[in-house]
Amino acid sequence: MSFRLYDTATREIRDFVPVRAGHVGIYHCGLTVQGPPHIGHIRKEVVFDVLRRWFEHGGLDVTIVANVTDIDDKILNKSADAGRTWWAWAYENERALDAAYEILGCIPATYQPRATGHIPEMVELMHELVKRDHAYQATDGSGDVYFDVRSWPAYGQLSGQKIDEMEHAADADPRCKRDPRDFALWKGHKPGEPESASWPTPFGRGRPGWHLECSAMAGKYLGDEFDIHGGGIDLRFPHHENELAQSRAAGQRFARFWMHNAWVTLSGEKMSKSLGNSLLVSDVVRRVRPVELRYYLLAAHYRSHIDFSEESMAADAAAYRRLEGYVTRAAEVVPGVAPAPDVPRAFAAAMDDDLSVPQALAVLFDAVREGNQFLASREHSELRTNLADVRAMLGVLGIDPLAEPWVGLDSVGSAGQRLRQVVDGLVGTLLDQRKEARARRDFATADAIRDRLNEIGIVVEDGPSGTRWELTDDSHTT
RNA sequence: GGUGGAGUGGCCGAGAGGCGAGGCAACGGCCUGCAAAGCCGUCUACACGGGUUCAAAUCCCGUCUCCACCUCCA
Repeated sequence: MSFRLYDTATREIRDFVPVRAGHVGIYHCGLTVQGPPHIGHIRKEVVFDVLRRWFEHGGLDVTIVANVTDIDDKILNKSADAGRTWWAWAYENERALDAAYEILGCIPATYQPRATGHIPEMVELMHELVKRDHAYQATDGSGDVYFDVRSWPAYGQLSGQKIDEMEHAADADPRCKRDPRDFALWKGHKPGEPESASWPTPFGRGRPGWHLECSAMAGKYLGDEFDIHGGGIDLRFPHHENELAQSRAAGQRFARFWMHNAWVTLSGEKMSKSLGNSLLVSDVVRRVRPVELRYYLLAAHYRSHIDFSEESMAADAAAYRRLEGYVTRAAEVVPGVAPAPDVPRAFAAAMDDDLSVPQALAVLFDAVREGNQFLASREHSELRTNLADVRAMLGVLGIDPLAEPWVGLDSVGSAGQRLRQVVDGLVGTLLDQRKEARARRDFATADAIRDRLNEIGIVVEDGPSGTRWELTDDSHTT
């Protein structure tokens, strides 16, 4: 079965056939770096990271371009409110975004271009659109350049809307637009705005409108036609609609598939500034481990919204610990088992079906139950095969506890490793004493040792292969 | 006004005409000196009202509730 993907533009699941055999070009809208990312922003990264891993697992060569929009109205306003320069503000938030990608185990994009670095490409695109009579310069001397939606009959094709049925924007300043729905390709420099936030062009000094940068950068790096264009569902209109219109109107074929992930909501409602601040990635990863947050964000289908709650996140964290517990214990019994080169057929079928991660997880959990049975019955040969399969599946989802970046997180660096060895020695000494106590059936002493270790954050388990210990998870439970 | 999405067991969350997803929690059992972990089992649900069908959570008609987008948004 080949990969099938839901296309927002056609509202159907279609067979995915790459433009160039063996290669996949993906563009997804990174972020307007107006503030630090919350878990809604980062869900998109996790979704596209899983998509990328699945393509790569299938042997495809993936190019991912994820832009950073580092100049826009909000950046200018927010930085001004904070008494900072817009560029320092944008860059600080860009680094916060990168930190969030990294902490959640997302493989970096192939390239992450900035809007401000692609002004000449945007000017070129504007020239093309003006030449083809799909864009015009404002006649009021403002320096604005608008896209003429009436000149493009297909306008509205992505979001399924007709121009005449759209509500007129209540706050839209018609300025010199021919139609109120015309959108700005370029915004002329206004008095009071920082001079540094404007660039010289044949149309006058100014800065990019919101949509132009993505068309310019997608075209530059992925070519005239590429495979998948993605982002959050809210971008469907106006951002992606406008991108599609301006790129096609300029003569490009543009994206074949449009892939949009659903929201993370809070009490059923979209996260807004007032609600979202408590859910910054940097805060949430103090309440659950980053890998658990990643699991929570990927466990639901990407087109279903996740209604955030501490309870559901804690439940998913517990589910992940079940997976992790099996892999950890199995790897202690049969060390050195690498992930299998292929995933079980049922898992692959689920992933191929529009990235049906929930169904893939069901396959994974079934395998883990089976693995636990092998562990109990000490069927080591079967256990090895099972562990290899489970690790392969976890790897596709980016949550294999034995793979980077999750492996050995509690003993990072040589000092950390040494410390781990020392602790292991100390705990081992106590466990030896406990073993002796148990041998002479002095359970009071044995239990006292176990209780003491528990108090300092170490859980002791007696299993068929002897006694093992690990750190408890209480540092982040709510 | 236009466009799109949702309502599933205590909770989360798949599925989309028949063969009971999965997870979390709870309860019972097994294992264990006791635990922990694990295994086995139990709890059998699809907003409401009609209809089609041998068979409907799934299809059709109607109703209710909720959410999102309509040029600021992942």
